[in-house]
Amino acid sequence: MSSALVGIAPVDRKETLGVLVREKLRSALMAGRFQPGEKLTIRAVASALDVSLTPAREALYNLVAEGILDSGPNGTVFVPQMDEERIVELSKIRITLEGLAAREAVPNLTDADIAAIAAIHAELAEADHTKDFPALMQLNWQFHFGIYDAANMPTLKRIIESCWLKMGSYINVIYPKYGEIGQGIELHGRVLEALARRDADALCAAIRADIEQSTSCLIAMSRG
Amino acid sequence: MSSALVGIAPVDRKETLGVLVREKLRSALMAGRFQPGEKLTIRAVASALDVSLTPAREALYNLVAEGILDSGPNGTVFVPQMDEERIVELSKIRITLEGLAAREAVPNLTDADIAAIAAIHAELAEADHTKDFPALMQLNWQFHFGIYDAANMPTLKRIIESCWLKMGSYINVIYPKYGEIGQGIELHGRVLEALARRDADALCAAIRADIEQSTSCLIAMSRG
DNA sequence: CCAGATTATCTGTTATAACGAATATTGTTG
DNA sequence: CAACAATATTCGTTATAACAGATAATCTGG
Repeated sequence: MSSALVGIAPVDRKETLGVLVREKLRSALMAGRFQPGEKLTIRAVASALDVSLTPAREALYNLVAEGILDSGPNGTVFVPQMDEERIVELSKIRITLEGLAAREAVPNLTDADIAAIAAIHAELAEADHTKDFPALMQLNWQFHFGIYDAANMPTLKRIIESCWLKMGSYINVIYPKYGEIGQGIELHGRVLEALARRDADALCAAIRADIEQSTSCLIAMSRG
Repeated sequence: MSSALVGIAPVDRKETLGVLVREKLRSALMAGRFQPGEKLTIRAVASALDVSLTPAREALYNLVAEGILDSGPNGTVFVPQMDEERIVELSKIRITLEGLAAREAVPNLTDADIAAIAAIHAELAEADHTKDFPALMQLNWQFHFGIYDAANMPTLKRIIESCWLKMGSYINVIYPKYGEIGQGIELHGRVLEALARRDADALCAAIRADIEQSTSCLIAMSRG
């Protein structure tokens, strides 16, 4: 084999229909296009995405296995209802897990990494001004996972992503109002500060504050 | 409806073939009946359990979605190889998550709960003497999850179970030798002690020590 | 006897059909 | 008009067949 061809391997990666559907559902979930409690039938998903029952079923049940969708009595699948207990529990899990990721990331973060994260923060502030909520959510994702990526812990990252999706299905329903409070940006400032000082404890505290704030906002909304 | 019939609802809970197969694979994994790296074909699973491809595929891919099995290039599914990085990462995740569960459990644990856990510990010591490794593993599971259950955090519990399964596929390959070291029992003693004093910090420390010990044992085995 | 090409087999993917259970609809009756 | 029964429809489950790509086996030519 020519050495020039080394490392360009992934030529043939046509995704399976099942994962395609799953990813579609994932982003639809993150975009808040489903209402909490909404029932998702296999046939509806299949015909909406113009595939047969098989990949639709696979996608739906994979999300159930991940805990992102809930499964009801007779094999019915629906997007989880948002109740306070669940929100609080997920918040605690996220604080623990994202704290770990941040802590492990600190020694690995290069100056370039931090600069990139700061750049995302700048974009984020811009999107905050223009009230571009879809961009805001995506940039927020990039901001946080830009840090967690540096931990080099793929399994941990997957679990955290899963937690985000579990909250994400209704965090979006609420985001406009959450955005108007506008404290998220300030907390991100604290994150950047801790990052610059490579202060793991401060970083954890800042991330915890960020999670707790969005959680309390979510709880307030769930009450009425 | 007669009031005498209230609460006896779950009459009809015939599981689906898919979850049946998945559970079969789960316990086979926990029992260490598969070798790390072994390839699991859909048709092999299907014919072994005498079902069609559909439920076999569903079970396999649900386990992949949970991160318990790995998926290769062409949709192939295999049991994850044990490498040191993965072991260390899972160990860190477990320490964090099980620490959280233990901490949350402490205020909820009744005296009866603690007595039950102590009873399991007694059985565990018995199984340790008689070198009954299958029983030992099951009792170890009951011991730990007897604590975590009290946290009343279903999502957290599921994630921890998932982590156990991810390690479990090869922790069992090693258990006999691990059992001969016989320190696990002493560490469980520390857990019980902390439990009796309702000392959350000590409990976390004891659980951490337990995890770290089995991890270091696992690492030692993976090297030679 | 070995290398390369061809064939056969294996494996994952996907659509479809058939079955049964659950739900919704309609029709009927008091 | 209301309540019950019968029917129709929807839905999840599962097996099967057909297809394509990958792998293994066989065969042929040197």
